[in-house]
Amino acid sequence: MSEPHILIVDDARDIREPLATYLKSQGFRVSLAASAADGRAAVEDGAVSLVVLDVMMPGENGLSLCRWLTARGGPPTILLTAMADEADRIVGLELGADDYVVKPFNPRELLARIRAVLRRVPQMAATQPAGRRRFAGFLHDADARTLTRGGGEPVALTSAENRLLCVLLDRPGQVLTRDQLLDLTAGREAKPYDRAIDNQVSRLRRKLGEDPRMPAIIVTEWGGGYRLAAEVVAEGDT
Amino acid sequence: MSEPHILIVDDARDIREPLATYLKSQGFRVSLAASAADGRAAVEDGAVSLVVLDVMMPGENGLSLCRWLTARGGPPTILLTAMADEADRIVGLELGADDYVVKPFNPRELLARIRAVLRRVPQMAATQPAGRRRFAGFLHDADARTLTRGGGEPVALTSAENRLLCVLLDRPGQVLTRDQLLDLTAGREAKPYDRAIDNQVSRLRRKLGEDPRMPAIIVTEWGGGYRLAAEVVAEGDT
DNA sequence: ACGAGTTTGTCGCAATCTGTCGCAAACGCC
DNA sequence: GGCGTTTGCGACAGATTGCGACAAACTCGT
Repeated sequence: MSEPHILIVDDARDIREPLATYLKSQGFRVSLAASAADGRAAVEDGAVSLVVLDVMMPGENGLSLCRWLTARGGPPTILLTAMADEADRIVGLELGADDYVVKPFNPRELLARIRAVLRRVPQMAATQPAGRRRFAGFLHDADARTLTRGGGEPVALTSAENRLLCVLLDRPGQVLTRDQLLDLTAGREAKPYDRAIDNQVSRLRRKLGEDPRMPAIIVTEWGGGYRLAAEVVAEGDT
Repeated sequence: MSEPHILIVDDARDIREPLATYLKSQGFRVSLAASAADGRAAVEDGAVSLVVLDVMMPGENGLSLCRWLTARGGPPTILLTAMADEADRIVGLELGADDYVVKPFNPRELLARIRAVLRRVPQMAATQPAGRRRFAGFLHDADARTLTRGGGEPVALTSAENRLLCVLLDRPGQVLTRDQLLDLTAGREAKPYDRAIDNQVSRLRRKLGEDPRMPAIIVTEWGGGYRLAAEVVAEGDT
């Protein structure tokens, strides 16, 4: 379908550009950003599979962007740095980085590490953020916020329902905790006894026409969270 | 939820044992193996979350075990080696290793890398083998968590029942002790007088419509554990 | 700005899930 | 058969979830 999309965030053009050329030659799609802020924007635009991130940059620190990515459950991160200090490596990894490569680096090693990380990441984690997708006999249009049964009449979704469904469709089969869902759909932390997600799930299930006895599309993992149990395929224009 | 289970495969006791002690002190469950063959056996027993694997060992090579793990979709691997050669690192990573640490290593860095890898492989073991399988006249859908008798109406399984059934279906004919089942389904150790598994089996048997006098699908091995006595065939999509 | 209609979060109770306990039944051994 | 051990499973309790009802927040037309 599509090659993985790598975002390189580094203020030094003489690192950024040769690396981009090399990765493109290896079949990746590559985007560039010269600052943490640009990198953040690029990630929010969507469809980034992995971020290669320089730690030392003027302005916002690379580590802080890394932490932000981790907290959001965003794409995986490989940190890049001139510092060989072991303590820095450990801090980086503990912050949520998936790997840590020291400059100067052999591009082939970085490539191998990129592949190793991507191999382990549920590939759907960073696909298209929107569009039309088909699942379990439904067609979901994220832009129009509608849900159409195989046959006919479209059902309107509220914006919260639409966000929840998008998040689930982005990660089919993956169990998401209430905390993650809250963060991803509303961008907020859970209060004590927060049942907002349970309700959204309940409402969405109803619109999906689920059997309350036996939900087959949005499945509850007891003590864990929720999971989408359906195959999802992106839909082109019709 | 449950501590991850690390398997250390290294022929050198003076590496293996201090490392095991350290990882245990950090809250992991740890198993040891002194050869690739032992390591393979330990993985097949199940419930290993991650393998730390020495490359240089007498007898079977660590790389060959690594390749076997990858091919099998087994747990992630971190290679450990005395060789600092970049080419070796790249080969290791391309073989399917998730990370590569050079001896002598700082245990804290290895720990951070273990955590980094585990972070990206959440409940892979629990959710991985999903799909539909047919056995003893039933069709089990691990994703939707349903059980359908040859003819008709599907029965809903709970999370725990589904996990137990998946574990049994993964190993038809093999006797699994309560300890193994607990580990594989709940990722925890048995307490004294722990009868949780007996109960799950009992509940699952009821949903399978077993004759209490003489269970024919999930068989009790007296003094041993339980065993699935049925042929299992994977089911394609229909 | 105001008010009607929608959407979304909070509360509370009923239902469900899962581990623990206890006792009777089943088993292996002498 | 007697006896200690192991297993089956009903009953129970604590935790978790489903969801109806209500209220707060928001949307929009006027």
